[in-house]
Amino acid sequence: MKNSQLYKGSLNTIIMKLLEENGRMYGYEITQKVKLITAGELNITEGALYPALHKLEAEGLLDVEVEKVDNRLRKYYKLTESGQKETVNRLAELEEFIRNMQNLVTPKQNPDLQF
Amino acid sequence: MKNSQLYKGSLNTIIMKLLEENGRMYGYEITQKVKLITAGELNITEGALYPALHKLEAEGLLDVEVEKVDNRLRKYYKLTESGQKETVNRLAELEEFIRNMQNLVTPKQNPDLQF
DNA sequence: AATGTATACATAATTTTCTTATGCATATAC
DNA sequence: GTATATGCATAAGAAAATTATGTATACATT
Repeated sequence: MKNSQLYKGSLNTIIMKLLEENGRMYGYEITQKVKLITAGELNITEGALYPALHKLEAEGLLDVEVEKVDNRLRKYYKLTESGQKETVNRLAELEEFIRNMQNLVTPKQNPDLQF
Repeated sequence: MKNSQLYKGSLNTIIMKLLEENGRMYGYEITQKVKLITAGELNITEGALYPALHKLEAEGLLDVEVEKVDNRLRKYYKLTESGQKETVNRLAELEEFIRNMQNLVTPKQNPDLQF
């Protein structure tokens, strides 16, 4: 993961969301998809991605299938059942997080809150 | 900082934004304000906050004024001129970050992007 | 009198997460 | 033959946080 350090801590959530959406993906594919979605803003580094994938797998949230395509190895990851449940929680947390950060940047003009 | 690990990396930006908005604040006040704004969701821990304030000060982004109020010590922090400039950049980064994360959670139905 | 909660600062040890650097290997374009 | 793209991996180090303490004042409760 690179750039503004704000992305720290969001890699796992990003991976899980993409897998939920796309069924299965391999590491390199994830980096390219993220680059595309963020218009080149976020480049996931391999040093961050692969350890993260291995950890999610070790936690039982992801399953792997190895395939050889064009004489090159690919490791396809997909969410386990447990991973799908956890993804729901992570996405809820992410939305809460985004809401909170927006409230910090653009303080509500809510008369109920005195600040 | 606590909770969903998504907040990792956002503490400096939060501090600077609050100081930009409120002129000057002391550490404990920052923790309470954040708790209020996020409806108790985000609790900044002292072990994260104080080192962060000291570092921002060391980088010349914050100035300190020590005051004794009600026989208790307070260290008021405010943005330096350099800190104000930097805050503009950090907030731009934060908004970009939020946009990107939203695009990940809620993929755009933009026909220009093929994914 | 003792205990708990709130206010207010601080640091040290450890953990988590990421960056940076490196390594291996295949395929294609220049 | 050199560079770029594809595809995986790990190791050393840095950065940022958590967790656990420590000090001190003030006020409320038991």
